Amino acid sequence: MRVTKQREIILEQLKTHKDHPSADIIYDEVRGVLSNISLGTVYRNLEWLVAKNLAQKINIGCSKARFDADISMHAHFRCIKCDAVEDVDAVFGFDLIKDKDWMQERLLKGASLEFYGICGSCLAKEGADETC
Amino acid sequence: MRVTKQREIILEQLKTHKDHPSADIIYDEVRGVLSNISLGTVYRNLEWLVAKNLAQKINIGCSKARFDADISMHAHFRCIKCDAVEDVDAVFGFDLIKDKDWMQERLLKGASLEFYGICGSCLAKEGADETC
DNA sequence: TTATTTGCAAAAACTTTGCTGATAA
DNA sequence: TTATCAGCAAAGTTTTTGCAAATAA
Repeated sequence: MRVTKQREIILEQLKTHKDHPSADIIYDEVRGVLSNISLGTVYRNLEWLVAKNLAQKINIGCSKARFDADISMHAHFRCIKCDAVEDVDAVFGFDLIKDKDWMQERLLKGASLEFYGICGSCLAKEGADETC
Repeated sequence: MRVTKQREIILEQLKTHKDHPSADIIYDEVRGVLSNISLGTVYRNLEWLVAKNLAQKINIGCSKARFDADISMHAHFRCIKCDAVEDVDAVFGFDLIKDKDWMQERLLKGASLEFYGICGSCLAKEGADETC
């Protein structure tokens, strides 16, 4: 488990976020510290962190993948207008599956629960287009 | 709500699927009937069907969007080895959210619940790489 | 020392879009 | 008749990858 400056700073930066940033956001921020880091390195390291279970990748509709340093299984909410992603206090797990025979035939590894709608600040300022 | 041959056949084709195909799969299949349909038309019409609530788009990790002519709110399972997507008999809804004040401040429109793991046929034939 | 990682740039993968001719209503 | 749609090809966006130099252990 080799530690490089890039890797350390990327994880550190991701941990400061509660808003589930995409790779390019992390790239922009990390460049403030390591001015010539490349976007490829950010992508490679985010995937590495996911593989090592130090971060999770969230595919929540829209174009870009989002990342989260909180690896617990938790639900998300995405605003279809501004694309913001926030955590949701919801309870879910494999027990939502009703067919136990079906479960027996597969190896379940995880689940993701995502709500979508319009966030408070977009409800306030009407007129913005839906981004996805 | 204008009906074109392309639109009709794309929806018809999507309805034959229980496996949540991507746009390029539908494209290949529809070309058997309309040999010079373009991929752009397939993308445009799939999005149109989603907008008209005749289909839904599923973003379930991995690279491509998947489509489903079953517009009911239902859970999915994705195999991390072969990328197959199937329906899951699970019960979920906005009632999983515990914080009612939080709900009050947003306009909830939908939810998606996705399980992932290894499907029966991939468990049988070990050795295949995980695709995502 | 050496296997792993980086930066860079090019390529890949997926999706969208501008334009002109075609078509449904 | 006319607003909408199709086909085509080009471009856009996001992510991955090959390679030579750099680096952690």
